Amino acid sequence: MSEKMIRLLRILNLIQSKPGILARELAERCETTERTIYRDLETLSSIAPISNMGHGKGYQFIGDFSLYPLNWDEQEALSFSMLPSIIQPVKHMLPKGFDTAYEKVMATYKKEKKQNDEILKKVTDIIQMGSPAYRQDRTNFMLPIIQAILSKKTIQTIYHTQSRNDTSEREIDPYYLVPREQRFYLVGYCHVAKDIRTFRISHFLDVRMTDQTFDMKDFNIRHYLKNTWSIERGEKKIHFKVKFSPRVARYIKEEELFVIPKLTDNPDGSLLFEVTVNHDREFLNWIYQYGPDTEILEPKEYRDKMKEMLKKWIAVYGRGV
DNA sequence: CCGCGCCCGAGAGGAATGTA
DNA sequence: TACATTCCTCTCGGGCGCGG
Repeated sequence: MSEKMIRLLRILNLIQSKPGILARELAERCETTERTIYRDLETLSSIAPISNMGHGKGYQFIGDFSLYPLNWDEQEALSFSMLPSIIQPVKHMLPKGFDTAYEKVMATYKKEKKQNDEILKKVTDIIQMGSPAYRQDRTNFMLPIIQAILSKKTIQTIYHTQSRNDTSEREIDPYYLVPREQRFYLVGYCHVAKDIRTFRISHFLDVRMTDQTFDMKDFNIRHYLKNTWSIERGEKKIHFKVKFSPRVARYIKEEELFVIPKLTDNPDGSLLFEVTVNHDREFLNWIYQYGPDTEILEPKEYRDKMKEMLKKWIAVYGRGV
């Protein structure tokens, strides 16, 4: 059984590394007969698109299938890499070809991984981010962050916390990249805070991937960002009722929002906009840009705040230059 | 030369059965 | 119940022949 498994793996590997390989050569490399190879190819044909190229041109995969047998996720790669140490005690019982077959599979895996890394590097080069005005260097930490997210590895970082003007080292399990307002944010588990936190990518001063693998457990990004207007999260549940004038109603409907509002058209063409958010600031900033074309109906508390703010605003312009 | 289907026999290993 | 024997099944190897 295991001998056959090894041979099948080896055939896949051989066809992958040498498309157009002949049955005779497959038989030699697997130390078996052509007849057995034909039988194995029959078995493989049910799970892999192998085709022969006609008289004398051997076997190869159809299309881009070549990646299929090794397209491992991190867990699979890890378990396979652990295989030699597990089977060490019974090693003498294994057939002769095992070591070379294993090495070839591992070599192919590493080659694929390298190719993936190169593609990833190109992708992160494509994502052009802005950088803070005060910083001259444009070090882009997208690559190590995306790599770490994909391979589920903890990152060792130096992060600048704007609100406390504090720079600290912290280990983070990176979960998701969240684009907001022309910026990227990283949502992940912070080992210092021992909780889920949101980090602004441009505030990282250093990011290094470690060898430590993490588990996301039952974290749900949709649930995490529920009722969050943009990125700033709060514990409150504020239900806003806002009216937009007929002039801007059309634009409001086209806004790409992260929180789904309830929209009601009024007979006069104005729009009633209802939404529940867990933090007020970002939502209010969004409202402000529409000036007199918007009116906060509820909660009354925010209606009053708005009134106070406008008084101050008028006061600024009322005293002359 | 090469691919491949068909057939048969050898050998291994497991299941079923027999025996003390 | 424990062990021995027989039977069955599966896999592999090899020969043969057809067809490209």
